[in-house]
Amino acid sequence: MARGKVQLRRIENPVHRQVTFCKRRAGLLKKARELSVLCDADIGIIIFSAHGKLYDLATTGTMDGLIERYKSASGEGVAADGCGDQRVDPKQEAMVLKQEIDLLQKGLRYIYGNRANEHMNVDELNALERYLEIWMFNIRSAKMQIMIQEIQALKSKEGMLKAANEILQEKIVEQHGLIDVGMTIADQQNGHFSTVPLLEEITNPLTILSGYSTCRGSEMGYSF
Amino acid sequence: MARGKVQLRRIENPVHRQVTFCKRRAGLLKKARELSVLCDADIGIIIFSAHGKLYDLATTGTMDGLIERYKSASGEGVAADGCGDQRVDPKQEAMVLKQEIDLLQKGLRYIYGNRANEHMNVDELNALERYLEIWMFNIRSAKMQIMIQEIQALKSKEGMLKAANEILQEKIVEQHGLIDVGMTIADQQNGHFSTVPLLEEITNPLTILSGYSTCRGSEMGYSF
DNA sequence: AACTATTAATAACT
DNA sequence: TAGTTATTAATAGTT
Repeated sequence: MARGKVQLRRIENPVHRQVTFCKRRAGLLKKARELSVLCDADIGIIIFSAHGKLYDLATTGTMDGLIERYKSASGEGVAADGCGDQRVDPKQEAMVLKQEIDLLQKGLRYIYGNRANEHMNVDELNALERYLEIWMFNIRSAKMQIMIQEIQALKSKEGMLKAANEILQEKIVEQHGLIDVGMTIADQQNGHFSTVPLLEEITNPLTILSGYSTCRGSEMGYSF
Repeated sequence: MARGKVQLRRIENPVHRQVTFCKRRAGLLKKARELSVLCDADIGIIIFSAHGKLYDLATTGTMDGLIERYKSASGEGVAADGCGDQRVDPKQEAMVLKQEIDLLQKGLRYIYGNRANEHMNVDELNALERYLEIWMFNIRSAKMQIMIQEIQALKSKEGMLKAANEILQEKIVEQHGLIDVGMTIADQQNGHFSTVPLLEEITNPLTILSGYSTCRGSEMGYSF
């Protein structure tokens, strides 16, 4: 493609060969990424240099995920023997599942890719994504901490007041004998709010979602 | 490379996309073969079309052979760093991932009423995005509501206890004159927790972010 | 599928 | 090792 037609045979000069390897390898990976984006394809490339060094690319998820997908895809066409195959390697299954998640998210990722893609390369986009993840995580954690603090402060205050209550009551009983207004009020409250779940039960489960959302939260008012 | 610069984004026109996929796929494989011959490299390529059809190339031996080689080569790199690696039970990981997929798929089914989500165009994806926003919004709101309820229940309880406290104190003063243990305890608490922000102040501001997070919330513990 | 006008890749050179 | 340039190769839009 330049200054002389290239012969399709091994380049004998080691220096030339090395330089060409670097350049064409970069070109190949670039082409693969382009094909992936342009045509919505998932591509994995494995390259071993003449000296055995590994270079790879996976445009979706991980190379392992693509390999699993490859095995199941190429296996189906050939394997008619797999009828009795009940064992499922959990590690392998995890790969497949990861791949599925990648696919589910791909559609969403695409939306965000449109704008940013034009001015940012893959590494930059990945870095940005990381930053946004961490940013969001920190802010949500901070918010959560504040609320947990408030709840615990209130619980603590409640405990103190109850203690104070008991002390006062003891004083009264000690001095007179039969008045217990405080306990009556407190018990009414306990019964009324027993339907509120424990905090521990709601802190974690929703994590799984932590997927995507736009930056247009402002349109919705708030989206805690 | 021809009649107009190409934009690095998914080709919307399905016909164009398909044609480009065929052409560029052929080009990519050709480039790979050339690199392999010119520079004595071993290359494996796996391509999944948007519809899931597999295309592959192995310039040396079989793809399985290259995959094995890849696993041992990439495995070595990991093994060195895997010393401090905390064991992750793949079976457990698979369960977590499965849960994540279930939730994602459940949401999709919930939104699209069991309709196949095979080929979604931009409009559909946008709609899905909106729904996901609302979906997350609802879940987070629900979570928020539960916490708000608990906080308000505790505040209410606090009010009740304070009232009870006062009543008890009045009783004591009424009956004896100078004992005020209850107020002392309550005031200590008020001073101590005055740094906790009001709930109203933290409900809204963080909304704007509602940005990204990975599905690997499990790695981060939780991501409220 | 075949044809070009163009762009993209890159071999040789610096 | 990285940048420049003359050429070839790839391919987008068209027929």
